[in-house]
Amino acid sequence: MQILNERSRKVLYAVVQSYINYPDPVGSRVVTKKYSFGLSPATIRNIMADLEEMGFLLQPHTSAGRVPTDLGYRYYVDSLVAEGMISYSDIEILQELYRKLETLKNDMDLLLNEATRNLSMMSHYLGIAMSPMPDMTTLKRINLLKYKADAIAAVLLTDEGMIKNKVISVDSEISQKDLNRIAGLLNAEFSGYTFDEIRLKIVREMSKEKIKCDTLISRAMKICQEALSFPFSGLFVSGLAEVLELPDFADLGKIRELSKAIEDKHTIIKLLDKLSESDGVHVLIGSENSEDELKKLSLVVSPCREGDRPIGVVGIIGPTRMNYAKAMYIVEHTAKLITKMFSGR
Amino acid sequence: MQILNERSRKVLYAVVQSYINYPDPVGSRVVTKKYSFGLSPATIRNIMADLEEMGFLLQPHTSAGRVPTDLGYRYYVDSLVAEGMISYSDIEILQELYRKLETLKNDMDLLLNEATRNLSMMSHYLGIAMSPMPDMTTLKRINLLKYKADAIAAVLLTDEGMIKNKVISVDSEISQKDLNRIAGLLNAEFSGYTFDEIRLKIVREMSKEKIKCDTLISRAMKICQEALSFPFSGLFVSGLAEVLELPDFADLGKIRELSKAIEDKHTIIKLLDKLSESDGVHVLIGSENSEDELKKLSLVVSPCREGDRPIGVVGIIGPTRMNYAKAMYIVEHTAKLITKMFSGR
DNA sequence: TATTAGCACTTGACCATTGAGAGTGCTAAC
DNA sequence: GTTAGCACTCTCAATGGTCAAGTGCTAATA
Repeated sequence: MQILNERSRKVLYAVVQSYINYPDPVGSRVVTKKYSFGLSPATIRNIMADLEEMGFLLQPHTSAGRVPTDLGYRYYVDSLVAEGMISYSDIEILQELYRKLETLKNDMDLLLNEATRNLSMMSHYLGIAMSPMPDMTTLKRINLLKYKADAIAAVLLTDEGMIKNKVISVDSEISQKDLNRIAGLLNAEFSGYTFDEIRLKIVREMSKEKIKCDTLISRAMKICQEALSFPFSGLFVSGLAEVLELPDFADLGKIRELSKAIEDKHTIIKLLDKLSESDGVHVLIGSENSEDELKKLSLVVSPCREGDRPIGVVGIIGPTRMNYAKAMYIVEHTAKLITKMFSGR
Repeated sequence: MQILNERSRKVLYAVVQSYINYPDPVGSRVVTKKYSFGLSPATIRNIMADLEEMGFLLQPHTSAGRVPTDLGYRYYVDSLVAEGMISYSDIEILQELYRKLETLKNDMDLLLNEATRNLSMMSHYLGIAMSPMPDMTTLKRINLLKYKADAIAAVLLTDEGMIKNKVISVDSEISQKDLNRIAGLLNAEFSGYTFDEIRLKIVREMSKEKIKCDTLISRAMKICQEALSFPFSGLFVSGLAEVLELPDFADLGKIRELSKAIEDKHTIIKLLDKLSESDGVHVLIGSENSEDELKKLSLVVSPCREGDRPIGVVGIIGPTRMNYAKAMYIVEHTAKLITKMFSGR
């Protein structure tokens, strides 16, 4: 963090806070008026000119006030964290909102989906959540059920509290008894491994099996491989209508960018996946995001973990002009509540 | 359908088609130029004035051309149907796009979800799809799996090709053997009934059981009741980014309306549910929709059925200025392909 | 030396005016 | 019944002028 003297820092805060509250460039007058420094506008102007030179502020045009740059927000957010300034009194509301989630505690997907709704309602930004990716999802048990003559249903239960199912077509009918035997085999072999690990093991087994050619085992492998091939799109987003009310998304271009960002979920998934193994609340501001789609947005994100196993990621997407303190507070507590709910089941 | 003479009808078509291609009010000059009538603009003007009087056209302002009213679109669409004018040559593209869906044919939810993506890609409007509602979903089989000491997983297989699962918390541990017995009981009792019917039967059983107090049966009923209580949100929507490129959604207000319409899925679900028992392609134009959120949008929708059992609804949502012929074509064939895929499994 | 008052300057927002262009309805002629 | 001609209406884009906000700079001040 770059070193700023007390006075400069206070001015920077004032600008950021004022701009967060009201989306107009901040002039030297309002700084002196709303945030009582013992200084005249002229002095503030000098300080602001310095801050601009250092890259914390910028002027949209000569005769406008100043606006924080991404770097400015970053400084502000870092200070919030360093000084423990995040504190809100509406923890009760938050808990109230999550009380109803209790009934969903055993189904991670439903839980996360509902969480996004709460996140967006409370923050007025986009709520997002993601269940763990295949490399972080460990199989608890696989069950195979006869569905129709030429199809079986595979039901995968995971340690992270998810149920995934997949219908698999088969050429010849298999009895439920055989299915149970196959499932037993698979459980003995794969239970406790992540989906990705299992895929790898299957590939290895398969090449071995080609030689031995045991029909039951190779059949089991094929079925399991298919069972794991469902599209893994565990990303939940909600609150678009909410976000469109913000003045930050008053123009069409920004809305388009946003809707693209949330429609090809790929970018966000990649990003959240990276963070799922970390700890605590992360704040990614505008250009700090490497993906183009997100360069004009900010993310506040926190993983939910049980011990060292990630069980999901929750967060908020909003404009860079975001109420970071509030967003961080909401995300942090949402993550904590989900974690608690999940481990205290 | 109101009676128009040949000439008036042709003018109406010209206006609608021109406006669909290019979103500017259509003047008398363009009608004579692009659509070669043997008439002068003056004559066309007279005809257009008549059409306006009849409610098929309107002028945004005195010196602008004419724009179709919802009634105008309606007349146009009805004529398309009556005259079998819907024909496109890109059926191969459509089939190509759906070939990859073959692998999903056994999982209705995945299939419909993927279908919405195709629908929106092809039409450049919003693709929508809905799986059958609980009153139209018949239970094929229920399976109960032990998940954890205090939780079991219920897996419901339906005749419509859906798998639904629900984790159910229980106070005392139940062995898999008991679960199998319970599942057997439930299957014997409820297989072949719709979810709604089952709910009703349970309520009746429960009141009976209170007297007899057979623990196994009452336990089974409770479990089944919980199993059926998952949130039934079988609505899939995609293509928002696509739709925002249209000039029809150039202003913020319309975007807000649209995003509200698709975010509280309730309205659309209700509408589609009504149509799921009908047949063929339906076109709902703007104000024909009773729900406010949809009054400025048009829907082109078709149910997918196997015999007399609805297996889903697919469709397109777009502006009233929609290419109805193309939309109807796409929706019709998508519905047919899904139906075929499903029955020819 | 740090701060401040004063002032000239820049710029976007707002508003009224204007002219061009598109399209109309009406009337009279064909 | 159709059309040419014309006056009329309305939108849109461009223009220019004023206003208020906010700046940077300079000189005065504590």
